[in-house]
Amino acid sequence: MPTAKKPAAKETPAKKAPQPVAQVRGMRDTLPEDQPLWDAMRAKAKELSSAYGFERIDTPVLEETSLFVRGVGKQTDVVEKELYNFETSGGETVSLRPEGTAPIVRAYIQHGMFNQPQPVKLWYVAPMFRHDRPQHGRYRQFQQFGCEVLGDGGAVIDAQLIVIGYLFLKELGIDATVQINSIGTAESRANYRNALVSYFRTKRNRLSEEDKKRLLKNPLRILDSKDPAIQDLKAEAPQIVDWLDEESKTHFMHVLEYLDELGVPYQLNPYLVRGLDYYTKTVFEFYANSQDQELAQSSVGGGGRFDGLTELLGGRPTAAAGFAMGMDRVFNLMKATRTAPEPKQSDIFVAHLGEQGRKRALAVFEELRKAGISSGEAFGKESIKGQMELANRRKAKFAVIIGQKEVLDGTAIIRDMDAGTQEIVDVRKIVHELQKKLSK
RNA sequence: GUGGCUAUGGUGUAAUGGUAACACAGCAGGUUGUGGUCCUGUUAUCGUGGGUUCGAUCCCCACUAGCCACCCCA
Repeated sequence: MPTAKKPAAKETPAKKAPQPVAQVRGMRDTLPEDQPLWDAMRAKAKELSSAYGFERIDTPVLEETSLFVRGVGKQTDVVEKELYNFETSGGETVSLRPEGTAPIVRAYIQHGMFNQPQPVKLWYVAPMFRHDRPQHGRYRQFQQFGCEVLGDGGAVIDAQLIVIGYLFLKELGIDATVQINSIGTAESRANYRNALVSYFRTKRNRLSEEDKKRLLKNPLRILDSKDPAIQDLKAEAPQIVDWLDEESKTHFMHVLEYLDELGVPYQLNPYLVRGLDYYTKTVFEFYANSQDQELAQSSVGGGGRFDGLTELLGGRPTAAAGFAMGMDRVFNLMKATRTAPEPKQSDIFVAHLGEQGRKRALAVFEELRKAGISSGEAFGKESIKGQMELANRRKAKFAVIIGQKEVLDGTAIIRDMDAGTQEIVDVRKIVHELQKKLSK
């Protein structure tokens, strides 16, 4: 037994360190060094959504499981295999929300927002949860920035939502492409689906196991198949455009016209279908044009129209559309392309010596803060050397040093860290002196 | 969820069947009130558990985690 021999070889009796508590799989911490990028994303989200007349909404992390089963769709992967759902001790069946749209529609219905001037435009930045297998850019808890417009069926809305998403990425320095498609109304889609199934049924022997499963479960997804053996089949398959009802068709045309007008580059992708059941008519996704192959692969955001969702969840029929951006993916892109900004530094460092000095320095620090001068300190430290080291590392321009002697004299030392010179000033004039020096 | 690759200090890496080297970061010092250079010391039971072996960080298995592809999606 190696474990029995090791302690003997080691003279010192090993104290068994407890195993560190591990992080839950698929979760991630946002460390201080990454906060500036997150701040930038949140600020951009807020700026754009309020510029386009959206108001912020926050909904709970926990919802009745049935909200997602009914809203997102029982058959979807998101609900069927990725939902964090559990029973509470009170016997409720609840889920950590896997997406933001259904909860917002729930809130819209619950709070009678259909009585407000329509449309109601709402935005959020909030964590979502999906029990998927984690990978780079795919986490079990992830942040989404989303915008939803309820109570307006116009094509302008679709276009405007796409613009917001596009600008969000662009203004954060990410070059993105919009892929767009229309999947029509529930009826026209059902018809198309039938046509597609009967088409692929005749070629069933050429389909992979994966695609056979899709044929039964989610035939539209076959169009998304990467199987090279059936690319020719895909090309000859019925196209969804040919099955769109007139209204969906003209709606889609309008959306494209508006996008042209707004100068948003887009690619028509007849194979684009989305995995959530509630989508109707316009669907779109944002892809980053990254040189980095891996980062370019997955979409960073997506959305579309969901005219039937409100009714599905027990509200009155309400046309609606929205999109969601995957903040974590945007973050990864930004981090890969940008050099992290230097952490914010304060210009002043307040150093103390001895107990008397510490007391006075504490007071000076407060005085500076009230005067709007943010300064660094290390009141927990004893040695002046360590404090000066810190002041230097934080690139402080000036150090204020207060020791026993200064307390007795009613003075303070101001040291110019770059020049290495220092002068003694009246402690009562310290704020004034520093302001004078900093403004130079 | 399926398949594959990987796993050494805080970070990035190295070497090896006989218990680990380097860089950076960290901490403590280099004569009790002062920084940036320099010097010294210090920081790893080599992801977890088991097996093979006289002996494993190094070989084998399982687990876990990360990554990659698929699935899916943001």
